[in-house]
Amino acid sequence: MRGSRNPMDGDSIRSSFIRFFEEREHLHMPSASLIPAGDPTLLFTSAGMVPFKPFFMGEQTPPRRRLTSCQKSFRTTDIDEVGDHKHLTFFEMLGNFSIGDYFKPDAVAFAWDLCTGLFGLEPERMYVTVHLDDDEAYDIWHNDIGVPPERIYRYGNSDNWWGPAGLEGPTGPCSELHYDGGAEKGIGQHPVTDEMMTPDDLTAMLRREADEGIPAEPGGCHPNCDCERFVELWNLVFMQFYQDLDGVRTPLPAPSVDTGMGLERAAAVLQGKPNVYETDLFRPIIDSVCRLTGREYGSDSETDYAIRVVAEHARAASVLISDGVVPSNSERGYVLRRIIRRAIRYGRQLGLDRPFMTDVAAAVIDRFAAAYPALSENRDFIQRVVGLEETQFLDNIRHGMPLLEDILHYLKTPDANPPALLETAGVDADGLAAARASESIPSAVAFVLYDTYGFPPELVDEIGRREYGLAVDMDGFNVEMEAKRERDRAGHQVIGSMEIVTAYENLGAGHTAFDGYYRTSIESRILGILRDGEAVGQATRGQQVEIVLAETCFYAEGGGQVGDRGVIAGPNGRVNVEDTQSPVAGLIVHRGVVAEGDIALGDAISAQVESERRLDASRNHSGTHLLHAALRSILGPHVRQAGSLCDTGRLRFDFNHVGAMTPDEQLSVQSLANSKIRENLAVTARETTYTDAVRDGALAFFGDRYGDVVRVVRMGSADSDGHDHADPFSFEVCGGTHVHATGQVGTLVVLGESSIGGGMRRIEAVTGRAAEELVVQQSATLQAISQKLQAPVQELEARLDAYMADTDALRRRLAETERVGMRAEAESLLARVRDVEGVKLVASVTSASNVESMREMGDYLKQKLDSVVVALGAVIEGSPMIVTMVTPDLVDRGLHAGNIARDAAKLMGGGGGGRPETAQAGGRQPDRLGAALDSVTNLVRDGLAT
RNA sequence: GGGGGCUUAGCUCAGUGGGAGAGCACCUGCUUUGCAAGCAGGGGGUCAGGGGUUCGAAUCCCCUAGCCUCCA
Repeated sequence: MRGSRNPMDGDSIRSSFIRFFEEREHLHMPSASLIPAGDPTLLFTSAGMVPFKPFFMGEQTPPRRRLTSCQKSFRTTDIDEVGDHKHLTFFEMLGNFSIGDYFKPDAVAFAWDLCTGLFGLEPERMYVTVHLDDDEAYDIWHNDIGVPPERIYRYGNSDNWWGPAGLEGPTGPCSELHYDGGAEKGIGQHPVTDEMMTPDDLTAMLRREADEGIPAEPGGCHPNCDCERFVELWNLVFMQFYQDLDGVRTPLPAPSVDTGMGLERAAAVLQGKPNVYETDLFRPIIDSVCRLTGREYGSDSETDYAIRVVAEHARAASVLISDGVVPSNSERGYVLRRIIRRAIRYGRQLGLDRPFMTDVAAAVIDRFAAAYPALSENRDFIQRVVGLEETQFLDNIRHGMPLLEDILHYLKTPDANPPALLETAGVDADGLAAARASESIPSAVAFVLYDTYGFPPELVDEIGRREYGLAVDMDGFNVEMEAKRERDRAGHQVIGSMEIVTAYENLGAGHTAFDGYYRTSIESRILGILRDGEAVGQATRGQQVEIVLAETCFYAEGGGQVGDRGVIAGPNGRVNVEDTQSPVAGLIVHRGVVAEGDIALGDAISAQVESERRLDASRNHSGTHLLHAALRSILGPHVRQAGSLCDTGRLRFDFNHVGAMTPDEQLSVQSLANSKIRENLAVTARETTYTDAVRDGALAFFGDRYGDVVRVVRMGSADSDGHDHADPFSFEVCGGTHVHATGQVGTLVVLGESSIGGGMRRIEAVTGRAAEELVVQQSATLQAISQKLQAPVQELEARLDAYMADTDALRRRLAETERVGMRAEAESLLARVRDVEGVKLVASVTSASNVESMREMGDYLKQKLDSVVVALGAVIEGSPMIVTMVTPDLVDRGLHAGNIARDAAKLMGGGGGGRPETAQAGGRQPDRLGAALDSVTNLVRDGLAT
């Protein structure tokens, strides 16, 4: 092998692959973000063809029919497998694509030339697979390329058929290239023999499986075998059919090719390494983990496994963060959180009990900065996010630790108090006994710790074993976990309302042309009228209608911007439009009431948007773009729009961010936005293709589905002739209406910033008229306060402080006076001590204004009299209240303050209770307070008797 | 989107239907000039918000919000 003398490093494999295809007229497309743009159904970009899906689906025109790329990819399916030699979450996928251009012969030839020529792999080590029925591909490999039959294998649908992705779409057979690492790698890993099966034998076996359902059980080795001999290097997908919803396949007029080669695997093969972790793509990261832990890679399998987990997850996490993912409790952010935490867990296993992920992330950034500049651009942010997540996880563990310690302690020493968590986990006495008998920690406990506190079961096990000799029942844990999955799945339900959509479709109006970006009035014709969801020919005064026009200048609610209001005037009547919506893509519906006369299908009308209101919304919409750009500039490029509202009054902007914004950051954002407003930047819009827009650097809001043609809005990049310059302040894909220059926004005032869930923040602001109104209102409030406090605005704060200090002093003095009064009253009560069978009793109505005072009087009496029963009453805010006290010596003689209070209160229509020494009671009949207190004498007598 | 948990002093958190607490931090004084100093005193609370049950709710019930966590 030529590569073995001077093996290619990962970077040159990447670049030479791209160059190879560029030389063959392919256009090099830069890697798209790991966050798929415009495809809300997909969590991550998981393969090279994902960004090109609209091209393959025929929804968009590709910039060229031959494309090549090295695509960052992320797959969540085998996170828990990562750590072995094979699985990765993040990987780079090299690929060449033909969109209706060349097909099998060229694709095969390219792949062969690249492997055996550019990569210098020995042809004898290359094995080829094709689909059972794909004789075309077989013949090309055999006749044109010259691969001998003994190295061409056929496989069925599970191995060599692709697609469709989803319910319908392009689909077709695949052909794969496998690299033979040598027979010795597979020794002892086969059911019967380590010898290769012949292609004919395997084909016959797979045919029987496909036709007769007899499971294929290969006894020997073959390219798709589970042993470690073969590496699947390259997958060529031949999209030659279109499969519809019923599963019927029709040949595509222009078949396409999609191929994918994992960069990491290619590097392992070309560098002669046993697995991807030994390649130069991983080695620097592995080395950094070793430096941190003081361990050596290759010393023992358990250590190696942990090192690989840390390295892989740190790499994946860094790239995810550089693409704008931030840890959170759901979706992408949750996947990121999981891999960071999994890495920390394995780091712990390597003896790292202090934060270390930022250091590993640094190694990742250093290694990949050249290929992915976004990594070094976001270096600080990546490290900060990883560091924060690490501290948060350590916090969780710190919180869970005492809970776990209590349980472990209780399992070992049964006479301790049972921890509450046991009950939460639903562990009964039997379960407890079983756990103690088997020296194990009940799986329900581990589950609750994990489910509620994020405390990993592996850690419970580790601590349990080390400190108490107790292990976690992992099987039981997995059962609990599976049960939870079932429960959560049951909670899922999707409701769709198709009837509404069809009502609009039945209108037959199809598509409404929108011409409202630069005008607010238009002449058009009524194409459809809906009343209560039914198409009608006309409508009369007072009726609620929905109107479809041939062409409109009314903006339909979308992109966070509210729909327009206005008037549609026809020859015989007028409609007040209250809202404009787009219930079906491309169709604009005006909702409102016929205000005068009547309207009918076909009427020629003039439509007029309420322009002041439209302008308010436009100001807010432009305001969100300014905010978005300012936020990215101040907080970092990870800021990504998650939703927005551009109403007429205020605007709202939701975005990803770690933690709350500081007041300083809020001010900086506001100040930057306002300086751009004062610069009066030109706001220009033009139409382009989605791909071009994104390639030029326009921000696109994930979650929106963009069509073939999109509109991009720039602020601050066009000169007076309308030519675009580099580096606009703001550049977004957006269909909303905007002001013509930022100065029209007026002023932007940030109202506040708040959380809307993990990793998501919301900022609210006002612009233009609303901002002015806010200032007017606030200064009016200030003036009013200033009048009331009799002080100029500048001195308000000092004046208020003085008032508060005064109030404070007065309150204290009042309390003190009251206390003195109460003391005096208490003293007078000393003269009214009665004797009930040798027990001193004070029972009296007082003038106390709160229960507190009565307690203080009681305390005083207890202190003075040593041994006494006190029952004090007062009417507080209309309700009779009683406080009772019994000194400890009398409690010993059977008296109970709580019982006395309760029984006495019955006489005034209430109840009460408390502790033996102190209690209180209340009632509903103030006039019975005296009687209640009188009854205490008898209650004491009864209490002493029993 | 669904499940579980939490929200009490500036911070970390106890709190069992009947007097809102501890440690740290803060302030004052004393003591001492050294490693988390010590002693004494003090200030600081919408017990997340709202509703309900009750004579009485931080505590029980319901709703809302925020945060943590697991799952999708």
